Amino acid sequence: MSKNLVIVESPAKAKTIEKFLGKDYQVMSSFGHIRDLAEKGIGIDFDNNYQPEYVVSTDKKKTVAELKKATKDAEIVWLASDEDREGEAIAWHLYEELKLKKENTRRIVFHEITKDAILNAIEHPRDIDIHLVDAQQARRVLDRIVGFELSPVLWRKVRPSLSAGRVQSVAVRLIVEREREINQFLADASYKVSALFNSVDVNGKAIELKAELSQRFATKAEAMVFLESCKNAQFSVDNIITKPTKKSPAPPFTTSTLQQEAARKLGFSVAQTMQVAQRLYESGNITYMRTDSVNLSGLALGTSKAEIISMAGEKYVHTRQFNTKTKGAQEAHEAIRPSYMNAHTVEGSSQEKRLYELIWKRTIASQMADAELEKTSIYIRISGNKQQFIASGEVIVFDGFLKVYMESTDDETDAENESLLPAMKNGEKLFSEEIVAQERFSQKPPRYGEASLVRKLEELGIGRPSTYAPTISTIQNRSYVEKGDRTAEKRNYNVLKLKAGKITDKIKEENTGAEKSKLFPTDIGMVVNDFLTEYFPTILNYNFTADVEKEFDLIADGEIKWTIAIDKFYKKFHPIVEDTMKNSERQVGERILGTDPTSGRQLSVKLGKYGPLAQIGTAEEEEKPLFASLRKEQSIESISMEEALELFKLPRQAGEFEGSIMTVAIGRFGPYIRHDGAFYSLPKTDDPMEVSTERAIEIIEEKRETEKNRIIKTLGENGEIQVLNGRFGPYFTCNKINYKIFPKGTDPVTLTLERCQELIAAQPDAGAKKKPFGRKATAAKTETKSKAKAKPKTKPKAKKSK
DNA sequence: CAGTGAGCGAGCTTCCGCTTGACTT
Repeated sequence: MSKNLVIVESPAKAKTIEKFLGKDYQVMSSFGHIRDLAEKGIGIDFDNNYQPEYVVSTDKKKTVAELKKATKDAEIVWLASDEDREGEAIAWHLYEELKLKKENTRRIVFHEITKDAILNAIEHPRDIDIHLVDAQQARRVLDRIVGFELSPVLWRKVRPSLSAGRVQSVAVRLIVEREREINQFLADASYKVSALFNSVDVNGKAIELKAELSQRFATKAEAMVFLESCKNAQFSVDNIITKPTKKSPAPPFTTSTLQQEAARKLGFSVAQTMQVAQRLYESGNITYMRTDSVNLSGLALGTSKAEIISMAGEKYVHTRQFNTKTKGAQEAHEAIRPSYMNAHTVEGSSQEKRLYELIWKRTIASQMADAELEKTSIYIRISGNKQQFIASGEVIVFDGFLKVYMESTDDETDAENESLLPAMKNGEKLFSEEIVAQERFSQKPPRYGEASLVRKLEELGIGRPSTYAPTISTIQNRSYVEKGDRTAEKRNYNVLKLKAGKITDKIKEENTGAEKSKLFPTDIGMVVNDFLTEYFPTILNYNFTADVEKEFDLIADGEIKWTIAIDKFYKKFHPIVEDTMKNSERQVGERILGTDPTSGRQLSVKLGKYGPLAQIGTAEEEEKPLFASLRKEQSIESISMEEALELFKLPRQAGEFEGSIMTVAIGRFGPYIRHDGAFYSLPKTDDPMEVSTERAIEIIEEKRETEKNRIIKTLGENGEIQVLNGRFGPYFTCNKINYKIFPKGTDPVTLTLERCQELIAAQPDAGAKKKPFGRKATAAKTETKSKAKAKPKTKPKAKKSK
């Protein structure tokens, strides 16, 4: 119908652009890539110079058909995908797959979605940049080769269904190495000295002043000597220095910085941030949320300025354009910013509101004036001592951008911000109220959280805005890494206090090392990592991506052919894969802890078929070895001999009941009692090592009592419908499928057979939980796949719908 | 839903980057 067909990647973008272009233009979306390497097999023809085998993805068949139809009616087709490597490839795949003709196809690009930018793009079309496309093909083929050749090595040498890849394997490596740094970390103690003084200010008014000694002491003895020397010392103001300083606002958000700030300020996971941002984008409230650029459009700069003037006044304005520092950034989009700077908030869920306000503040602040501060330091002389106490304070002279926004940091330690200091004069005498030398410890390196891992990956140039969240999900779904908490440990520290001429020496207790929602490597993660780093150090190298990116740049510049670059890589890589398959051992991560004192046999830990285990004896001995599973919190790497021996104390017998023995053990779902073929969970308050015969009987009888109350009634000729009490309230079951009872508040006793049949008819999808879809969008597929082992013949993918 | 640590073994699993969709306890 329309004379012109414009194809962009995102449907939301298509909608906006259509408004700018008017009736002669129809704008459609490709929904990202339309085709990819064949999923079956490796999809690369090695005998034919690495010829890729491209297939239209099953979920894109419909899109492609619709696009094809639309091109038939169009006089000119405008390929308007993003101006980066992937975008260029999308344009080329469209050109190929839609069988477009050169004479009526135009390639256009724009970096911001404004009318001017788009009209300008239409006036300056170009051809598809085939070198840039080739760089993308090289990237794609390399990733496929690495992923599809390494993963099978893991299946053979470690465990089936595992995976490895250029991005995910390095992400896991970062976490494994950080964990080891933490395990090997030895805290360094030193003594920090602080004092509280009495004095008078310039007006003679009594004041108190807190100050800290310029130097820390390495030992208690040195701290003691210092305090002794203070007993009879005189204190006086030696010097007062006032220095103006400045703070500048942070640049507007990219995907990675948005994920970090949303994690710190709002407690969002990276997946959650992306979901909420997607909704804001679709409702037209913010610009595109997958970007590596800190650029703002001229329009955004102008409207920000107007907004700041009306809000705070002209002197708060400082229009800035930031430069992207990120390695390998492609900058196809703007920074993440509000679509309309005058909208301080939006309609929507509370999550959407909070994330939007964060984006609004960050964007506005980036266009505001620097904050001006005044930093004052009062240096205090100690008679007979060359050390000095320093009292420092900071005053905001002009708030500037701080009026709306301050970026957070990962370590909360600098939270103690000093404020205004009293005005004093040089030479003024001070009297010490108390001087305290407190033992302080150096901090362990922090574990990565999801967002800080993303920041590290970005710093290394690994991964892209569209893959940060999925990568974090993948390494958790493969069980290489787990998100978890660590409770604080108690630690003693020494406090020496000089007060009223006397020194006291006390031990105090503090909590340390508490962590929430951090990433911990699992045993399998460590074994896989160690194996890969040993046999494939090149791929696991933190610079691998940066190195191949240089190659891709050469391809994009037309300096080398992509197939030659891939050939160079493959000729080196493939033989190592073959060699490793043939010559490496099965990887179990075995660690020998020592000798079991009771049997004298070897005590070791390793990865078994069902997870990490401890073992007494070896397979070679005549007597069979004893086995015990490690607890959830324990790891092969860090378990001690004592802890391992403790594991063999279960299962234990807790006496007899009704002629059968009761056995106490710990299973996958926690501690339980087994009796006469049935299982009874142990409440959290009971220690499995301590449970007595009487207590065990009590637990069994309690469970039987609730079982009895479980069945409310049975209906139907053969009792095929059972109304039951469940964890979430009453429900009923029919042919092993559970059904809800509604309306809410229905008394389950009143249910009739007819009513149940009505309810069954009203819930046709009640059995749908067996389908391979979970709660999380991208995580779900892989998550259910691993569980699919339990159920034979579950086909998660609907292939070949043709 | 909970014992295992291996046997003869079918056939399966997997990558990274673009984009959105419509699954419930």
